[in-house]
Amino acid sequence: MAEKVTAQMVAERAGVSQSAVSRVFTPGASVSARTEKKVREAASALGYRPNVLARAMVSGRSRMIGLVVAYLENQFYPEVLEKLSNALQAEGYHILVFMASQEAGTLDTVVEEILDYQVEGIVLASVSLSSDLASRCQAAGVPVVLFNRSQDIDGISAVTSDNFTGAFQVGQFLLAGEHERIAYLAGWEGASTQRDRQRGFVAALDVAGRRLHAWEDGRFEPSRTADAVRIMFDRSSRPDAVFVAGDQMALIAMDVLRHELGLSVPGDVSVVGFDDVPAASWLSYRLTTVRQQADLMVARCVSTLLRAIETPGAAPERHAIEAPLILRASARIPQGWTQ
Amino acid sequence: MAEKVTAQMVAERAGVSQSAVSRVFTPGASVSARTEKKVREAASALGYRPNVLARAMVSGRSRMIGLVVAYLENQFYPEVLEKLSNALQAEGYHILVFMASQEAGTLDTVVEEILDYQVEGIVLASVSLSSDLASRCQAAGVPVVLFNRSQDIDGISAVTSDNFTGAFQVGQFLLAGEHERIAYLAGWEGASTQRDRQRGFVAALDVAGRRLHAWEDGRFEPSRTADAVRIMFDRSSRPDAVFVAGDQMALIAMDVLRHELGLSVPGDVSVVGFDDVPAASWLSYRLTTVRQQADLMVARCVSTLLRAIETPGAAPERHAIEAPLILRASARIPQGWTQ
DNA sequence: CTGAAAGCGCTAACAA
DNA sequence: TTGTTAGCGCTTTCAG
Repeated sequence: MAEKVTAQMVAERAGVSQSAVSRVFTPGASVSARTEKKVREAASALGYRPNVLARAMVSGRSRMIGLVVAYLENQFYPEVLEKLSNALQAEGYHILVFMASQEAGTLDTVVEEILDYQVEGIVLASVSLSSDLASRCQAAGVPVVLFNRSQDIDGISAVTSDNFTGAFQVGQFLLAGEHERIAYLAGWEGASTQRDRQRGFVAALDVAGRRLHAWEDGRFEPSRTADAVRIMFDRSSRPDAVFVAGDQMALIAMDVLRHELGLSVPGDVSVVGFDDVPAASWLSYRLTTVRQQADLMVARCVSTLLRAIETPGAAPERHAIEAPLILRASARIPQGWTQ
Repeated sequence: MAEKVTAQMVAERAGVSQSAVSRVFTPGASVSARTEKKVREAASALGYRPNVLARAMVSGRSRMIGLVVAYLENQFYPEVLEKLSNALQAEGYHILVFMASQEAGTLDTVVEEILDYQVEGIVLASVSLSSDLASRCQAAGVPVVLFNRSQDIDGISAVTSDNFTGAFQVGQFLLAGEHERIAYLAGWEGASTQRDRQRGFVAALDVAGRRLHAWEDGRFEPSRTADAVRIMFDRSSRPDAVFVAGDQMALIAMDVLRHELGLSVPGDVSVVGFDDVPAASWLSYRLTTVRQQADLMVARCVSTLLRAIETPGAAPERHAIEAPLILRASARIPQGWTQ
């Protein structure tokens, strides 16, 4: 195993000082063309590359962003991770991943660990934050942005879809489709996304003087979801439409409805989801759903984060990205329904 | 934004030297109970936590593992990432993620970047390595382990499923099911996994004096896969069984077969996949497939990696994890077929 | 524009 | 068991 190549070694070979080497590899520094040339030659001859960690120590810039994720089973998150990583890589940052179990206590530990690595920022995907923890991050001067979750905590930015409006549209859509018994299959109640979707959906029914015909909680968990569907449809007047708070649950619901309960979707029941995960467009499902625009969300997340890093005093930003209804074949489409 | 709490500050408050503080936070160091108590009190009063980066600089242990992934769309990888991250977290390591595009050039850049962060090891999931790059890692003293890919490069460890045997079983299974026209839908030809699966499958047919009735290449890409299926079945004597090199492709194949070509699975065609992604067990598919045992693969990957980190001179390890055939409903099950 | 010098926060000998 | 002393590899004043 060869020796580690240091700036010092490059300096000696190039016949300059070690700081000259540093300057060559520091974007806005002043170096003469001659020095630069000598240094670059020596550097590539030796295979030198700056040590990010050493640089971080003195400059305080680790070029790392901590990402906390909980549910990678939900296809939406891998997609986000991929896009986020790419966007950040383009800006010279890299992602340090931390998996959080759903238990509350874990998150605190995890965030502490993240801080130990001197990350420049933290993205919390699908998890919420205690205000206590939030202030520890602030104390450490590390900006936090919540992704797909929002919270009214001082100084915490958040990027979500416009869950309320997205769900509101679904309500209108189902109403326009002349459904008689409209149900809602909820996600985990602790999630702000779930709450906003429920509120938006109920609000739309409300406007029409209508109420939920049935409500069950699937908690975003597969087996819990299947049970919820069974319960919801095991009654004399079963729903003729269900809005499901997430695609992962909606796909399971369709499967149970069709293959276990022998119902036709959308013949007997219309199903609408939320997220638009890749599987939603598979031919077996063709799920009508509300799309979370991952690209836009990620872009906003990155810009928010970078701004916070660059401008320490910056006010927190809250963004709600438009979430359009995507018409496919799992729900009856009202006559003349546009967009 | 509060000042950063250093070991020095803790030392002053506790009335001890800074190295005493360091020792308290270093597992096997010798400290008196009295000193430890004083330090811990001061530390928690101040909210002190050791700086991983500073520690890494002097000890050479960054507690970071670089992970390179290419296809997060394949559900198998998010699963692996989650398990890998959890296993590594349990050992005090964390994952620095790097996304690699499929282009060859990118990978080199990416691995260089990883090295800049002084990671202690690298896991390459579903990408191969140029021998040139491999030696750069060796030179840097950073062990590499390939995950779900294998290569005969000096000093590079690899963990895969036993793709050959897994695929071989599929061949036997389809043969026992008395299929007449057996086809193979390949993945990207550059992948060692794909090659081993094909070899294993063909070998099983060979033993019975049989040959592939049709062969197409889906490259592990959705649209390419759908086309491949159309081509494969648009002929007078269409296959009555297909082994597909990956579940992601197999699910698409089932959809095209059923919903576009109007064929019954397994009535008209038996379909068998490889991976056993979560969606394979969904009621709409019930895909018979070969399971990649992610838990075992990850555990092996971690132990291999840690051993290489601990024992710099260690010989590379190659592991092929058993991959059992999981019987579900997408392929005709031979009379009396066991296991 | 360039070099010398002073650390960033910590661990690891080395004495005491 | 403890404190003292060197640095790890780099950026960043500060003179020149």
